[in-house]
Amino acid sequence: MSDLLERLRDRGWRLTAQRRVVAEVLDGDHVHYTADEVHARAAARLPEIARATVYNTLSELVSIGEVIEVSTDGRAKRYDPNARRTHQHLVCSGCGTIRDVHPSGDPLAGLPETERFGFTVSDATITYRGTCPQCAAG
Amino acid sequence: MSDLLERLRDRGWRLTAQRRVVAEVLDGDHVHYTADEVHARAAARLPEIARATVYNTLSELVSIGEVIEVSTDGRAKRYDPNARRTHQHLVCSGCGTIRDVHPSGDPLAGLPETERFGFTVSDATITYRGTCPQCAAG
DNA sequence: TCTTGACTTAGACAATGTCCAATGTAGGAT
DNA sequence: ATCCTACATTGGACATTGTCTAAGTCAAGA
Repeated sequence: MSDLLERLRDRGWRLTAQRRVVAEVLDGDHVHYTADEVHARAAARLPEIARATVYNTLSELVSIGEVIEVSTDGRAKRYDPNARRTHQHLVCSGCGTIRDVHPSGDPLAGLPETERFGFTVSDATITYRGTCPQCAAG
Repeated sequence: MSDLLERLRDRGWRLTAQRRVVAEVLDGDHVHYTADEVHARAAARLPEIARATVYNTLSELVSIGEVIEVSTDGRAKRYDPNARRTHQHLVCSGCGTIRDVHPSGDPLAGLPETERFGFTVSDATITYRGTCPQCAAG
């Protein structure tokens, strides 16, 4: 059993076949699937799995912090299982490819006190955009 | 006539009543309306304006760089007319309020060469999240 | 093995956005 | 001032993404 499934069980989750396949689809560090893509891949192993179950499971994984929701394009949200090390995203404007990146320094440091308007700022999400080598070549 | 309408005319835009009211709704620095909110406000002045026209006009304003599309919550996109000075956004996790903020330094500087994977990186969008004074007090 | 509350399902519904054919009109041409 | 016509608008169908619910199913503890 993967670490993820084990952590889920530790949290008191019932380990159903549906949750297993969703977790298996997300297992790996470099996927950024939409809910529909997760559903398609899950359905390849468990054909009767419902869309709602995939949405439910993804939401639960997000709420317990095992998966991060990423919306880089204002379209479908993507689900990033690499939640254990904080990171940001680099997106190709051409093909939409998403890479995890690790900027140096604390992103919050760039926001001066005078620009905080009394907010308690706890987090910064950065999306870098550019052109990937393949799109630059093509 | 506002500067914005003048710039649009310079670009060869036909200045229809619909485009005028959309531009007027967006005129001002601190609005971050959704397309539906823009439509509602435009319809207050020009009741027969169609949703599609608002979407069209907003898309055109975005494509010529007069307005920036912001999606901070994975739900409806918001339209930010303050496109002339680059800025980032600070969002309250409680009430969703959005403020324009101006971080110090070049956001791209935080991404080391080794984290660029051969991309030509041209832009960084930062969303700071926190709690606004009102939500902290309540 | 039984029971039970949590999970899953199918499909209706909601929110947001896009597309198209028919109609209207801004602004240049006359 | 009027006419033309290419461009803009309209209304509504459709698409995409996500949420909700009632009824059935099942994992796991007793």
